[in-house]
Amino acid sequence: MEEERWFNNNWDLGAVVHMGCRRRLSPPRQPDNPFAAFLPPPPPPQPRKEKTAVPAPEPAKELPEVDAGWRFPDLFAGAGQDGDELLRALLAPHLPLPQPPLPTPPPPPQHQQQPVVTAVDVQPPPPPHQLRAAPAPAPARAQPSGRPVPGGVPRSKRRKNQVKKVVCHVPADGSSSDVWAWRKYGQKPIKGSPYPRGYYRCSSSKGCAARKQVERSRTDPNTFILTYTGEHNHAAPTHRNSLAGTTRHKFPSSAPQPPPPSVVVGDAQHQQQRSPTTPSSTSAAAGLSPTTPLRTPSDEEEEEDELMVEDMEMAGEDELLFLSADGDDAALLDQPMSASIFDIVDEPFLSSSPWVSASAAAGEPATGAAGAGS
DNA sequence: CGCGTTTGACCCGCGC
DNA sequence: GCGCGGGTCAAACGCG
Repeated sequence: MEEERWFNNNWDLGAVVHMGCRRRLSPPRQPDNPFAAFLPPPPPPQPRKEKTAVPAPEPAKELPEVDAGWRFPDLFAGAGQDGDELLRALLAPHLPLPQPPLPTPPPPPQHQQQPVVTAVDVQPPPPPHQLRAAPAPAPARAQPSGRPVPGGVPRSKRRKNQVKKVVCHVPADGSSSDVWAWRKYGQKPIKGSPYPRGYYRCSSSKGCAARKQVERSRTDPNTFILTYTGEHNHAAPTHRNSLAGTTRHKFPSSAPQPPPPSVVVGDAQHQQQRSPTTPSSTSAAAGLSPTTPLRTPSDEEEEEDELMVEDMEMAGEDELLFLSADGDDAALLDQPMSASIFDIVDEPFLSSSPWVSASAAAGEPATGAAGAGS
């Protein structure tokens, strides 16, 4: 029941939306914790495996502190793969990178805490430039129906497989938030997953093709899987668009404690991670669909993937995995990225981020970030 | 008044 | 070629 409610409410994906793939080790802002809302009271039945994708939001150029801390791209800096570019593009169109290599200390204790980011690109070999500069000019791609698509690429031509995606697993603690403003444009129940998936679009700029998908991990209800696709064709917003409309803030927050954030890197389609996170209402809603499917064979497969990821994480602490379009061979980058980066970002971000405080903090799932509507 | 959320329907891609 | 599932659009509604 409650779950249904969440579901209806958007299951707090909004909160997640705000979050980027960042992991927050710092003390959770309980009061303000956006995830608090997510953290649903009733934990989902059983975690299933899911795939998460979380791209990293990028820092706004103007956002000094907050964004400055946030540097997804760095994570990939070492990677130099398609995913890298993608991430960059997605995350920070204008990132002031290059940034100094973060000295990533070895936080070995829990792999779970580290957000996993997976850059999945499914594109043959698109010129890197493309990724980056998302042609803002073509803000909208013509869709089949003649509607412009933000991505610039007509849906018809768009191959699902060939879309670059960045997948991140984020704890529901709400530690992660990004500078971008997202508007929810749709939500759909996903087969095999008890949780619905929310679709968000960057509302910072009208032509922005950046999109985000927020989904609760089947395996870890406490974890949200963020999938970023498209690139921002504009600088990070200094302020979130507006709180107007936001509404839906209502989550009893029982936010548990900040679970260790974990990020999974991998294919957007196969990624899964498990980390204890508490999804806020968003997740709750999302997650619990009335009909919670039992584990199906496919789920099992997914799980396997997850496990693999986990292994990687554990073994390599924080490693960024870039999957090739085929996804078969993922290049494992040894990058300490995750931990440090996320940490860095998190703290400042949360503290300073106006958006966070405004929406997320409020426990608003939907506010700018979450909602991406149509 | 503006923006974001919600919900249903439509369209397309992919697999069989 | 058909069906399933996913992704997006659009209208209506609500809130700041």
